[in-house]
Amino acid sequence: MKQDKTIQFDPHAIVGKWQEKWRLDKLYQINLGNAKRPYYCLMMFPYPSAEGLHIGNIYMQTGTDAFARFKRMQGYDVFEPMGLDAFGIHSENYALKIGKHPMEQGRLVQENFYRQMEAAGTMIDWSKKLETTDPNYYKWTQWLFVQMFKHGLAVRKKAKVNFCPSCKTVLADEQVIDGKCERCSSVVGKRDLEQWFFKITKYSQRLLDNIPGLDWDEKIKIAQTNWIGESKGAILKFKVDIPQSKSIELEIFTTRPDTLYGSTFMVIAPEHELVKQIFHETFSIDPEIKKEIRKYIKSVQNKPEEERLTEGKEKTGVFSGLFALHPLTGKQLPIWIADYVLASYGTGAIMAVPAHDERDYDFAVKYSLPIKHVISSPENDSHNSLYVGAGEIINSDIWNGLLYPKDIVKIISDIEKRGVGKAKSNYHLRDWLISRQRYWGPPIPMIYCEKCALENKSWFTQSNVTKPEEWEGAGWYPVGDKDLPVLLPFIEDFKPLGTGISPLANHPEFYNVKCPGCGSDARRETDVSDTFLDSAWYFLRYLATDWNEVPFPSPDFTKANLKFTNGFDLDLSHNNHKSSSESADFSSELVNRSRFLPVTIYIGGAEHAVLHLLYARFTTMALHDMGYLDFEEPFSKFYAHGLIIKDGAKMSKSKGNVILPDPLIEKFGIDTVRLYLRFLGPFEQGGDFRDTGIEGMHKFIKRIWKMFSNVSNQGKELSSERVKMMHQTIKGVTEDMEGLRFNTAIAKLMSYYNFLSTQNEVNVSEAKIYLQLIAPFAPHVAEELWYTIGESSSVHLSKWPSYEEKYLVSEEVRIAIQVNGKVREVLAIAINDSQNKVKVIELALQSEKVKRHLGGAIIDPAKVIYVPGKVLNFIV
RNA sequence: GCCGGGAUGGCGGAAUGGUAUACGCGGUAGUCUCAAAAACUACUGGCUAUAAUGGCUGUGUGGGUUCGAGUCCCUCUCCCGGCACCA
Repeated sequence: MKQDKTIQFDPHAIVGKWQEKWRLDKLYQINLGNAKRPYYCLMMFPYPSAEGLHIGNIYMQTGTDAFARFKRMQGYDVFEPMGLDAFGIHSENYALKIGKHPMEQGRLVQENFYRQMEAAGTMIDWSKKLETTDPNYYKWTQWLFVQMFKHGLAVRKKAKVNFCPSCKTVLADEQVIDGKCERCSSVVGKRDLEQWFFKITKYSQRLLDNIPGLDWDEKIKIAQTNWIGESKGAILKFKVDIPQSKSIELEIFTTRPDTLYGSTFMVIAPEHELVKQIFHETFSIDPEIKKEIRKYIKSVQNKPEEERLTEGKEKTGVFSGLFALHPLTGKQLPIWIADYVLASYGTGAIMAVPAHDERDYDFAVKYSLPIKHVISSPENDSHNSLYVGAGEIINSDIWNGLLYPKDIVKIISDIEKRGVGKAKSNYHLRDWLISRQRYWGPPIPMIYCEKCALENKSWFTQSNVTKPEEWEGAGWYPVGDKDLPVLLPFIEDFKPLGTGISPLANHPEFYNVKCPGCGSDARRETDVSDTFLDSAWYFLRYLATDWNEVPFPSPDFTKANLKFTNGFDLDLSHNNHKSSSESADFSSELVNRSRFLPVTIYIGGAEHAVLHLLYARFTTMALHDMGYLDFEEPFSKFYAHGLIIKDGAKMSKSKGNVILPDPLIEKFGIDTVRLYLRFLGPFEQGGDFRDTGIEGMHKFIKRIWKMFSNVSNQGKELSSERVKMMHQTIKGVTEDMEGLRFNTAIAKLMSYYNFLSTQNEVNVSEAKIYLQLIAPFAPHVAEELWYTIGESSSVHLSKWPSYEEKYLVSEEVRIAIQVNGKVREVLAIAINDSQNKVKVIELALQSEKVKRHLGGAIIDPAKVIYVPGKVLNFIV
């Protein structure tokens, strides 16, 4: 009997030992400018909260890390960075809650976060971490804003915006869930405010067009497609029937131009331009009607969002006193004003076709408006029914007999031919509202000059750059690149005011500046930008955290003159961080580092499908168009991981089922936690956390520990069964790792362990392979045992084992035997050679089992249908 | 309402159209022990049965395709997620 060399398994001792060694060896510090096979493995960075890291954070980080370690062992130069998304309402609200200043709070929390993240035993390169609250970071967030402004993508618009009464700030559409605030669940109201917007809608079609080419989770692609929400249809023009005045055209958008003949009235939104004209111009409208309109509009304006939601589909409206003329029949159609038509979508006006649209139908029934059928319905031909399905076009003059939806293209081209309208797509996507009337964010780097505004001057006139459409930016100047960052000052009264004005607006020392255009007294923008702007570009910054001259590496920065006259003023001759001899290489460094982009794989939560991921795509696309990036999609591959739940329910403080990582790591060690988190369910689906489950995994680690503390160093020849098992395991685990199927990879490793435990002693070659395969999950244990079996360098520097098919050819083959057209029997037999099919079949036929079941029937091997590795169909 | 994704033992979950339930948890029995824990070994879908390497049945419901279906197609039921007066 061999002597048991097992030392008591003490996870904490080996974790400390190896993490220290990795740190000293700078094992995971990657030289970005000198990578042979760049591989950018990025995980979403967290926003720090006071409780520290949630088990969900550890779940995501260690999952990403397992993949990164695997890729590293495959020979890639894997870059795995991490940082903190520390600005924003979430952090600020917490600071408010505990009565601390966000700046102070941030510093306290940050330390704890990094400590916890480092305890997870990842190969994160901590020398390149970043925080969005760092002025060296938000300097570039502000630079990005300036670029957006200069390229006409950042505009100021007066708009009805979502306003959260509790957070006291405006919210983007994406941050309103069921009419409630994403963060605090208060009912969101509407306010009319002038705000900064990014014109993401300008990119709607491109954001949509690129989706099929992305190697992303299908469900995320669908969610983005739906969010952008393209509706194909047509813009149609109706003349407003006003005899005594010049003709006014009413443009409407419809997805159903085929039902044009079925239109019996028009509806415009209460905010529609025409409504204002009713009062301003000398339309001969009955004063009584005007009074009614005024009353209606007032009631709509005062209607809180809550009421609108609870009212559901109950529609209200009022007759405008005006008529439109049907473009094809010339018939008079009454124009109604109703708030079920949204001003923000399409043209804010519709043609109502009550016979074939549910909303129009409800409205027509309520106000006794006529209903005219123009699509034949299969069952119900009753005159007043609603039919939205496919069918033949009727009562429509020359369109009769055409089919909906098949012939809609023909109809649109006919409409265009007659000059009545044209094909047009509309999008659900709205512009990105950037302004926040809060304190805890990067100040928007803009200056407003009243004097210039009156003279209609702006940065655009000063720089002689073409102004953006719709908005000329009168009075606005961006802060010069050399004056960035605009520092967020430390102020005591940082609490939101709730008046639609930022806390910074109480600080003249902050907002009083001179106009960059005319030099007179001007005012700084006092709003800060949305947190999502911070995270829309952070993946670029990880590659340049040591640079002050450029925000991120890009070959385009090496051009002495940037394509845009308004581009960033880059001085390539000088560099703060490097000695002069090195700075000559700065240009090539820019090129080399940029080879990590776009991000090779991005891993994060599916909940960011339409927020962060869309903003990051838009930002990248915009930077590409500005000439700063040579790619337009930020993430080549995106992998959405699942959520970890507890006892079948989402973890929440109110349910008291929150799992914190620290006690678990304390009790079992990080390797057990890492293994268990990978094992409890598929990474893409998440899973249910069980206390007994993690105990089981701990037992497993202890067994491995024991087994590999006692390996044989004698290079005894392995039996073919053992070689086969080894290669099968390598193959299976490699394939699983490639697809991020960690749970099944671990199951295979456990199964392989069970096999090895039936052998007398484990050979060193088996042990090596085993430790390499398990290293991505349990790096410290693998490292220690690797050392124990006599290997000197790190297991993570070794190459991921490869398998050879020749050891796997012996396999089980199932055969189905057909005798006289009937299936006689289905059998399983083991064969040794699948290369030669006749040999396989002969072997099969010689098998006692087959002979018995065939009952004397003669089978011609040539007639056997052979499917490699699968099934043999015998036909007699 | 619309768009996604699901439903497999007592539980978490495996299964390129080919022996359903891998792997883990839990359970039962045993070894060790004065005893317990730990560790190890065997068994563990259900019903039935033992002469056997037995029979029947079994992946939410009901059909279909196929020699063969958890897997593909259609019907329904339920659960989870997202969007929602978007013309």
